[in-house]
Amino acid sequence: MADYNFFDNVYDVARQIPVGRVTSYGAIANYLGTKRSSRVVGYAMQAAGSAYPPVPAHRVVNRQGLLTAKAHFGGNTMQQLLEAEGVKVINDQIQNFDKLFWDPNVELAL
DNA sequence: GCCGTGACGAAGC
DNA sequence: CGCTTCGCCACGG
Repeated sequence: MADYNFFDNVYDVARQIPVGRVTSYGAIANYLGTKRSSRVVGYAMQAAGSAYPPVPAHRVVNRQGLLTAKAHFGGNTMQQLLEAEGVKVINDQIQNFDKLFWDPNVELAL
């Protein structure tokens, strides 16, 4: 069987996030069938920086639409990237998060 | 090889 | 209504 690890699976889903859209760690975990492993998804994102093709980790935020990962990007890099894609971010909070929310369980389910 | 920690999330108290 | 605890998995010390 394939050597697909949780990380690889996370990367695969994250790379399918359309531009201008965002998703949550829990959503990815849920899509993988391990919604309780949302922490591992975040951990995977940490390693995503060494993954190739690069993973748009800046499009992955927490359930609140809060840029919790921006601290790991360094400064406001994450917000810059999101705004460059048309995502409004105020005070580390994504605006219209529920509209921009890209749920793999829904988008990839069909 | 055990313990602590982490980009989360939901449930419990 | 807000803080605490548990779950999950991987990795560093």
